[in-house]
Amino acid sequence: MTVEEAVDSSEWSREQDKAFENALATYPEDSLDRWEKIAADVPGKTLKEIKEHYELLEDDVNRIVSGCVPLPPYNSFEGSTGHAGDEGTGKKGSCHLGNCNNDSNHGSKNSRSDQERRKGIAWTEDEHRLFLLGLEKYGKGDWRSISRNFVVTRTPTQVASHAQKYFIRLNSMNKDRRRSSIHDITSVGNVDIASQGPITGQSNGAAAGGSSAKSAKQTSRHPASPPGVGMYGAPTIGQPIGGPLVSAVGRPVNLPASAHMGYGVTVPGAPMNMGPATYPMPHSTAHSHR
DNA sequence: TGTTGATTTGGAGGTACATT
DNA sequence: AATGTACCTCCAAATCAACA
Repeated sequence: MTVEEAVDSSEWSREQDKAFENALATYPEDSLDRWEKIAADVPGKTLKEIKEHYELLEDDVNRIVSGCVPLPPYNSFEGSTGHAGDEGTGKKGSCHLGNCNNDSNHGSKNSRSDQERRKGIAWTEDEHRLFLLGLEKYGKGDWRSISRNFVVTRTPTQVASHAQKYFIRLNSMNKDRRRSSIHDITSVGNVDIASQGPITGQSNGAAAGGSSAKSAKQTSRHPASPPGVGMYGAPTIGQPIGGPLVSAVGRPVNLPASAHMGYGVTVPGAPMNMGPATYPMPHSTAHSHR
């Protein structure tokens, strides 16, 4: 990834990176001496380095979002996967072009014999953070939107899978932690997204109860929330996005995107490549296909 | 060898389209 | 307008590969 490369080149340690993110979230864009403050929070980095790092991040996110970054040869993208199935435009018949790989295509276990099981491409920290941002904004369940607007390098299925493991990890966090893992990153800024609770009811009461899955699913699926209410966030995570989470990325994510970026950086979801328009909440797209 | 992470698969509910 | 059918999406579990 470009970001990683950049990070490597400038030798940003994990701690510095984290401090940087936290600082970005802590000091709003309009705060005085923002960069000085951020620099002060990031040990070993100068103001200039901080700014450069920010620009790199910004640029990277921009390119990802705008599709300028050649995606890795994810096999899952063959046939424009995730998005294919999801883009799910014309409902019927949208599948015969071979893109309905997603779920409805299972059925055949022979697929495995056809091609070796994919090794899988490890999630990068950047992807994970984007995932967290998306999770924060859309809440659990709307993997499609998260995939589309945040982790554009991953299909909805991959995002869901990642989320599954992520929440499992969270649940086991209290227990003896073994290895460090990318899932240990539970916040994008200074907000712990983990507080959203598990996605699967796997160990968390709410969803876990009995027919958890289905009931939980419904809550996360129906955007029946009134306008203004975080339609995904609120009911899904039981936590208003506009609340404390806001600071996660420095500002409410669903506000008209100013040049504010994820990790305090403009939310990737904000269509930077789509003009200055306000963020188009994918309400319709997210559920209209069903 | 055990743990972690990614992928695959199965099942189920909801929605949209087509037909009567 | 009501009913039926097909498709889409999600969750959860199983499986496999890589790593410490």
